[in-house]
Parts: sequence; structure tokens; C-alpha cells
Amino acid sequence: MTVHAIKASTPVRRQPRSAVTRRKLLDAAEQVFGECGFHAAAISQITHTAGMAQGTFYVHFESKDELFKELVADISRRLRHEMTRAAAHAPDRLAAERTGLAAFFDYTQQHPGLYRIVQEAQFVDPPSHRRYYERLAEGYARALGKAAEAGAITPGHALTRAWALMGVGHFLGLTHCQWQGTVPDSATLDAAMDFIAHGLVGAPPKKKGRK
Amino acid sequence: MTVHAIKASTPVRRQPRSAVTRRKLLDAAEQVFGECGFHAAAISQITHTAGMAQGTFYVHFESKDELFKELVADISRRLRHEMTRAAAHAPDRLAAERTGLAAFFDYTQQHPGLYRIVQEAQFVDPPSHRRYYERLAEGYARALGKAAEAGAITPGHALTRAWALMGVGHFLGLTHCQWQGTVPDSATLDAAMDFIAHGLVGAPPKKKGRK
Amino acid sequence: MTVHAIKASTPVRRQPRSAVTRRKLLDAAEQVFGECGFHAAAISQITHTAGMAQGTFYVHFESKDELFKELVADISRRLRHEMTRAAAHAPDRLAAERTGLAAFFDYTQQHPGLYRIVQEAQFVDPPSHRRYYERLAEGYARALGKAAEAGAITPGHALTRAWALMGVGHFLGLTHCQWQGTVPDSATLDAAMDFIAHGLVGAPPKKKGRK
Amino acid sequence: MTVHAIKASTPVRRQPRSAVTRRKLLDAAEQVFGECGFHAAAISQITHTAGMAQGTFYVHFESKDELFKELVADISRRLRHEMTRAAAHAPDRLAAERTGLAAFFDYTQQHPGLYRIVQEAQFVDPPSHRRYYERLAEGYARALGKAAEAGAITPGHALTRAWALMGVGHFLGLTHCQWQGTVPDSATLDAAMDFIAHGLVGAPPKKKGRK
DNA sequence: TATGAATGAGAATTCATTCAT
DNA sequence: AATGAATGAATTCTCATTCAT
Repeated sequence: MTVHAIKASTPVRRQPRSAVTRRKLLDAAEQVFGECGFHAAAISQITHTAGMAQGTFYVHFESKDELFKELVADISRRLRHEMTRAAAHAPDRLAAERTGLAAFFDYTQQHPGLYRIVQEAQFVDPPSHRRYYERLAEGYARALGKAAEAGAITPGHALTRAWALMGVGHFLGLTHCQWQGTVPDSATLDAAMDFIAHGLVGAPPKKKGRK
Repeated sequence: MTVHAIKASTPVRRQPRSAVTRRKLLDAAEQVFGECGFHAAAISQITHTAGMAQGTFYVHFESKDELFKELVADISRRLRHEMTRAAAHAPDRLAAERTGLAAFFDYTQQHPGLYRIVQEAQFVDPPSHRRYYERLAEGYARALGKAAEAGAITPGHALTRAWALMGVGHFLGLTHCQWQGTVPDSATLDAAMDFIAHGLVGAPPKKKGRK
Repeated sequence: MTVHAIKASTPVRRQPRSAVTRRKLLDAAEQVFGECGFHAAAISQITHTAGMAQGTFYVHFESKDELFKELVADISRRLRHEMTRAAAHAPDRLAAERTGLAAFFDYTQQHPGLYRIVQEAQFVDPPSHRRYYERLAEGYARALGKAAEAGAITPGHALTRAWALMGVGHFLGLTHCQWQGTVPDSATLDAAMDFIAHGLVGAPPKKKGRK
Repeated sequence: MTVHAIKASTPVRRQPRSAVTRRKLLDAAEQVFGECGFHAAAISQITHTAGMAQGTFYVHFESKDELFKELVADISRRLRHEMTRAAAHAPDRLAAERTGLAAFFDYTQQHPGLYRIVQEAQFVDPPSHRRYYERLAEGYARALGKAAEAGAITPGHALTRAWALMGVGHFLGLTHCQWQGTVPDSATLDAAMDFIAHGLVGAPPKKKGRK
């Protein structure tokens, strides 16, 4: 066997050095922004957490703002992946909704920092914030559309429903995960699901042709 | 015939001068915080807008944070008043919901700054933010409880429903009023009300005894 | 005598406090810029020299650049005043030239920092530099024009001559005051004046009508 | 028939590779320093312009200052060569002066960056700046001395005259080439030459024995 | 109460230079 | 020789807050 073979079989540093450092910074930022918030977090704190000199930061990111922006995109990707995975094997739409909601709460509960970062994006970089939610909403709307077609749920304006669903999840997450630090108990989850399924009234209007 | 006598006999300015200045600062803060956000807003900008010297600020408020806190409380009071007034004469709960929602959208639309301030409170002074929403939720829950008792809506966990409702309103406000700068059109409002009334499925489960 | 009388006779602080601080900063800047040059000079050094805190600087000047700009204008005013005063009582134009030149050398010699500042303005704020020299040139040209009219000197393009004269002074100042640290000796001054008076050739062209 | 043999028989690249890279850096520096000035120019900008990595710079130059110093020497050499060449075939001293002046203006006009670099040397590396001008002055003084001996011009302190001449050229170059971006027109050149030839007065003093 | 000058503790950012590969 | 990531010192500028008048 030759030297080449050895090299080939040794996957040392498939990642370029630069990418490693970048990742370290992103992770440190996640932690520090999550704990202190964007404004209170200092670059020096982030680089310190990442275990490198301050100047190194600017080798990899243009500015504090750019870092934040990339971080939000990163988190967005991860959360959607998580929720999709969780809802993948649900038997029907409603069950999927419940699982997805639970997954969202788990995530929020386990990564309060990330949640905070996304919320703060509203003020630090509104486009990031918007993009984050619009992506999420698109996914929801798609799933709702399919479910309606399949007759699993009543027909209705998919996008509005998507936003409404996200609103329900958002505030439940806020009050429970953020304020009380606990995942909503199953009674609350039941109540929420009941609201999602049947609304305040339940019975659909008498006449068939609903808008 | 002293100076005091003259002053005493002149009931002009029932407000102490102090209160006037304070109000001016609160108004200026509303404007500046609303436009620039908490961190970007400088005290000097606020006092300038209020037409006074920087130092005067600290005669009336302890700190930038305290000002912000008071401002949130102020806004909270005003918004609840507005929504209560709007929903006062609705014939039934659902109509009230619709009117309240519309009032919220109008308000959000007309005072984007105030909306922003409330959102930012999440990071600047979480207790203010929480208090703001909890007050709102209490009002909702109370109304929902009464409506359920009266048989106007199905029974259900009032507080969870309240948060869910607020969530629906919140995200619709965000996407329409904040992002698009317009009040949701009536089709959207219909769709939202439909969701609120009947959920995704509509028909309540067969068995009577729902939790 | 009343309190008013006392006040009137006590000219305490005719200058507003602000103006005093500003002046201190200008003086400190003159010294520090002169010694270290614009780039090497730190604001902290200037405020330290002026005996105040760093932040105070920004109460009075918008930026390091603005300070520099104002300083150049200040120096410009002072130098012109000095040269005018020096040349005021000269019997004729040539004598005035000699006196003015000598005054310029003295000034340069005594304020090497100021000279340096003006030169550096070329790079820090070109408009300031240009303004400085154009003002000087205008004064020269005016005087030359008058002298020509009076027949004290031959007629000629006043502005070009003005620049030429300034060039002579400039380089003599550079080589002697800046490089050798001494005012040009009288032999050199004689030689320079001879050049200024008669040029390299001396005899004017035969034909009367020179341009 | 080895690789070495091929290389040996190929006299391409008489320049060591090192010299080529060095030249590239010098050229890039000329451009970048000329455009941005010494302080605003970053090494990274220079290496980028030269098409190489930042680290490579320090293989060839000790520091930013050293590079600048070498650049000034380089420019000095080139300018003197240019002026000498231009003045070489002039019939007499005055004509040579005029041609030299015109050549200087052309050069300044065509290489405003180089002119700027030389001027800035005053602050970045005074010795370079001094050397640059002293070399120029020596050349001038030598020519003037010869001309005086030959009776082409009146006798006079050659070095002082040299500086005076350079001063005239310098300011005319500044006002026209730098500020207006044009070579002085021929009327201005005539006026300048008139001043150089006859000064302000023209008639030499009565008594023969001038210094 | 009102003023506005003064303060000084940061913060982000830049960049010449070093160094392991 | 060439590379480009890493370094960290240094600097300008901001701004909430204090204080003498």
C-alpha cells in the first residue's frame, strides 16, 4: 500500500480549516446571542466563547449583523428539518398537527436561545425574521392544502389557516416554554388541538357551500 | 396682596408643570422608540423631539429603561380600552371576536410604532411584555367563559383558547399590517373567523362529554 | 454700589464655557497634530493634552476630520494676518516681498507644527488645503496687480506670478526651516530676492509691449 | 533528456521569479497608494491588486513602510530620467527650462498618483521625500551653474535659484495639474517663463558686480 | 425645574504582521 | 516562494448618566 492509499483512507479535515472556524463562531454566537440578546452580546464575548482572537471574527464575517443574519437562516433550516421529521409518520393531518406542535414546543423548550434569536430578528434584521416565518408558513399551507384535497379536513384558505395555526403554536410556546419554562401539559395540548380542530363553535354553518 | 394670593386665585394649570413635561417625554419616546427601536433611540433624540435639554430627562425618569417600561404600560392601557370599546356592542361572542380582531388590526395598522414597542418589550423588559399580554388574555378568557356559560360557544379551556385566539390575531397582524402595511381584507378576515369558529374540521366529536 | 455694578465690573467668563473648551481642544490639536501628524495623533492624546475626558471631544466636534478642517482654517487666518501685518509698512513692493518672505520664514520656523498641518491637509482634506493656498494667492495677486499699476514692477500675469512667488517661498521654507531648522540666512534671502526681482536673465525683452 | 535539461535550455525568465512578484507588488502599490493615499491603502488591497495572497507580501518586503520607501526611489528615478530626456536637445538654458517645466507638467498630469505619493512621502518617510527633491535640485543647480559660466544667464546663487525654480514649477503643477486637472496653457507657461527670466522688475541692478 | 457641558466605560471594526502548511 | 487564516493592539466614536449652575 502506498502513501496515497493511507491518505485516502484518512479522512482528516475534509472540512477546510476556514469552515471549521466559521462553524465555531456560529455556535458561539448561538449561545451568546441566545443568552444575552443581540445588543448586549459583544463580539469579544463570542470570539472568546469560540476560543479565538477578536480579529479572527472579521476574517469570517463582515459584521455583527451579518453573523446574526446567517445564524437565523441556520436556525430556520434546522427547525424546519426537525418539525418535518417529527410530523413525517403521523397517520392523519390532525395527528401530524399535534405532533408538529409538540415537536415545536420541545424544540423551543430545549433551545430557548434559538427561539429568542428568531424573535429578536424582528428588530435586528426584519427580512430574516420574515423569511423565517414565511418558509414555515409555506410548509404548513402546503400540508393543509393536501389534507383538504384528501378530505381529511374541511376546505378553507390554506395560507390564512397556516398563519393562524402558527399563531396558536407561537403563543402557547411563549406562555409555557418561555414564561413558565415547561412544555404545555397534555390537557393544554388537548384544548389547543380541540380549538384547532373545531374552533369555538364546532358545527359548520348549515348551508353546504362554505366559502 | 401677595404673589401667592395671585397664584392661588389662578386655577390655570391644574396639571403640575412636571406632569406636562413628563407627558411630552412619553409622547416623544413613543415616536422615537417606534421609529428607531429601543437601542437605536438615543435619549438625546427623545429630548430633542420633546423640545427640551438632555438633562431634563433625568429630572422626570430614572433611566431609559424606566421610561420604556412606563411607555409599555401606557400603550397597554390604551389598546385594551380601544378593543373593549370596539367589541362593546357586538350582538354575540363571534361577532365580538370579529369586531375585536378588526379593531386590533386597525390599531396595529395606525400605530405601527406602538406595536413595535410592545414586541420589543420582550427583550428590553420581559415583565412588561408578559404583563401586557396577560392582561389581554385575561380579558379574552373572561369573555370566552361567559360566552360558553351562555351556550353561545362550546365549552372549552378558556385560557388556552384565549391565547390561541391572540395567536391568530397576532400573526395575521404581523403578516398583513406589519409586512404588507394593509389591514387584512375581508376574505382573509372571513377565513380567519371561519377557523376560529369551526377549526380545521368543524364537526365536534360524536360523544357528548368533551373535556 | 449695587450688585449689578460689581457684576458689570467683573468680566468673568465673557466667553461661554463651551467656547473655552473648544479653544482648548483646538490648541491641543495644533500641538498634537503638529508633532505626530494626523494619522498618528489619537483623539485620546488630544483630549488628554487638553485636560479633559475623551467623550468631551465629541461634544464639540463631529469627528477627527472636522477638527482638522477647522484647525486649518484657523491657521490660515492667523498666518495671513501675520504676513499682512509684517508687510504693512514696507516702502515699496519689493521690500514688501522681502519682508513678507522673511515673515513667512519666521512663522514657519516658529510654528513647524502648523506648517506641517497645512501640508498634511493635502491628504486629509484637500479642499482645506486648496482654500488655504488660494486665499494666500489672492492676496499676493492683488498686491502685485497694484504694484504693476503703480509702475513699481513690470506688468505681468498677476496670478501666475503670485503662485510663482509662493513656490519660491515654499521651497526655501522647506529646505531651510523644515530640513535644516533655520531661517534662511541673508545671503540666501538676497539671492532669492534677486531671482524674484530679475529672474535668471534680468534684461527685459527689447520690445516694449510685453504680454 | 531530463526535465532539467529542458529547463536549462530555455532561457525564458532571466528574471528570478522573485523579481517578477516584487515588480508586480511595486506596480500595484503605485496604483493603490496613488489612489487612496498611504494610510487608507491596505496591504490586502495591494496584494489583491497584484493578484496574490496577503502573506506573499512579506516574502518580498519587510513592511508597508519599506515598500513605500522603495516606491518613492523608483518614481524619483523615472521622473528625473523623463525630465532629462525632455530637456536634452534644448538650444539654450531658458528653452531647456521651458521644456523641462512642460515635461514636468505632462508627467504630473499623466501620473497624478505618483505626484501624490511623492508629496505624501513628506509625512510617511521624510528622508525619501528630501532625497527626492535634493536629487532634483542638484541636477538643476548643475545646469544653472554651467549656463551662468557660459554667460547664458546672469550669475547667481545656483542652489537657491534651483529651489526657486522648482518652487515655481511645483505650485503651477499643483494649481493646474492637481486642482484643475489640466496642463497649464501656453499663456500661463509664457507668464511663468517671463517671471523666471526677468523676475518682477527685469532690469538688473546698475552696478556690475552682483553676487 | 431646567440646562447643557462633561464624563468614561464600552463597542465594533481595521489592519499590519506572523506563521503553519 | 506562496498561501491565507489567525492575531491582537489600537482607534474612533456613541451614549446613558451625572452635575454644577
